[in-house]
Formats: sequence, structure tokens, C-alpha cells
Amino acid sequence: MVSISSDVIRGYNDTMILYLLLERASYGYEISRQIKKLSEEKYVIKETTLYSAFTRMEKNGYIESFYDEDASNGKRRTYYRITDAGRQYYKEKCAEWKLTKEVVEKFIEEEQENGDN
Amino acid sequence: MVSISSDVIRGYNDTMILYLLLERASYGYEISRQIKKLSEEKYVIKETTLYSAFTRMEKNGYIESFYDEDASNGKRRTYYRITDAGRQYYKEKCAEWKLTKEVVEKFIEEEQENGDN
DNA sequence: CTATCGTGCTACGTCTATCGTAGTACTTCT
DNA sequence: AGAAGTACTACGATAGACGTAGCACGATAG
Repeated sequence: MVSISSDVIRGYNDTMILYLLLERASYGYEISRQIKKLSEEKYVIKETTLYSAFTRMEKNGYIESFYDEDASNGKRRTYYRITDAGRQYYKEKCAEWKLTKEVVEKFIEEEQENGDN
Repeated sequence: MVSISSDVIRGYNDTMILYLLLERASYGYEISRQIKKLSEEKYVIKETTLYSAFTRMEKNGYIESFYDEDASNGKRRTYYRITDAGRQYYKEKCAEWKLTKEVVEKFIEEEQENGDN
């Protein structure tokens, strides 16, 4: 069964997260479920990958963290919102994706869905 | 200017090399030039990346190395040919690529080529 | 004759995104 | 009370990519 290896999705985890943050600010667990859902269960991001992406992107200024002040109690969530730099970065990654796709596809053979020919 | 980062092509260097070896056995320098040419100069594989891919793939049994017996003298080239396992692996990577593309594209916004609207 | 350029590698160390494992903490369901 | 779900953090390992450097040989130019 074909599944997505970390090496091929690498470099697009950030893009996926930013895409979801374009809609609205969110937090780890929610982002994780949204990725799973939007990818139709084809891809599930690992927790450690997700949180380290948050840390990295905040350090790079692509996202900002904040706490929901209304949260009465319970384990406090860390929310993230996208910054202008993040929006810019997202756009660049989209452009890069198109280029990458173009290049990779020159090396991919269309598999004629074979009837055992 | 948009260029392809190593993190996004990671995991497809092997695929590109194998694709070229499907055609015929080849060696480092030639593969390198073919990748550059076929990608229309959009991607140039680094020497170290290429040779470490050869080593890795030979260890994994996807390719086999041999020397050109006819080569009279000069620096001897190491040729590589693809194995059956390599052909199988290539096919899997092609299938994986399609899946990856499907997933990633759900997170990519089509950039309406803007006339500064 | 020497220098440079192109070809064809190898060695070695660094970087970094991802991931495995584990642990903490709080809530809700049973 | 215990388990399952939510919401993280810490720490170390892995592996592909890459920077730098060097070696070896042939051909071409000065």
C-alpha cells in the first residue's frame, strides 16, 4: 500500500500549517485533525513534527503565538496566528511547489493503469 | 526568484536518477547533466548528493555498479544500471508521488496571476 | 612546458526536518 | 478509579542534503 514518506512531504508541513492558519488562528491539536481531514486521512502529521514546526516558524516570524484569555481552566492551549511574513512565505512555497511539480513530473512515468497487458 | 529547496526535492533525487537509468546505464557526470537538461536548468543536483544517492541505492539493491571494460585509460568511470528491485522501487515512488501531489495540492492556493487587481 | 578547465570522483564533517519514545497535565466518560 | 482524549514538552537518533576540500586524469591554450 502506498503511503507518504516523511522525506517527500518534508518541506511542505510548514506550508500546510500556514494554509490552515490563513483561515483562522488555531492550535496544535486542531491543526493536526484538520490536516488529517483535509488530506482525507492520507496524511497524518506527527505531533513532534507539528510542534517543532510551530517553534521553527515562530522563530522565523511566520507565525505568532498567544493564549486564549477566555479559557477558564484546563491545560492552556497555545494558539498561533499567521503574520504578514508568514503569508508571504506561504505564497513563495506555493510558487515553489508549482516549479517542483513541473520538474519532478518530467521524471515520473505515467502508469498506464494496466489491465495486465 | 523561486528556486527548488533541498527539502522539497528530498526523496525524489533517487527517483530522478532511477528514471534516467531506466533508459540506459550511466554514470555520475552524465546523470548530473541529464537532470539539468531535462529539468530545463530548473534543478541541478549537487555532486555530493548524487554520489551519496548512488551509494545508498546500491546498498539497497536498486542499482548495480560496474566498470566499462573498454575504457582504455584515464580516470575510470563507475557506471550504474538499474535492477529489478530498482524498477519496482521507481514504480512505487511514482505512485507515492501521485498521492503526495494530491495531498499537497489541497493546501496550495491557486495564485490568480494577478494584474494588480 | 605549464596552467587551466572539464571530467569523475571520494572523504569528512555539519545541518536540520522528522520522528521515536517518554512523560506531564488536565478533562470527560465509564 | 481507570481509561481515553486533549494539549503539549523534552530529548536524542536518524538520514538526506550539502559545503568544502582534495585527488586524478586528459585536453586545450598560452
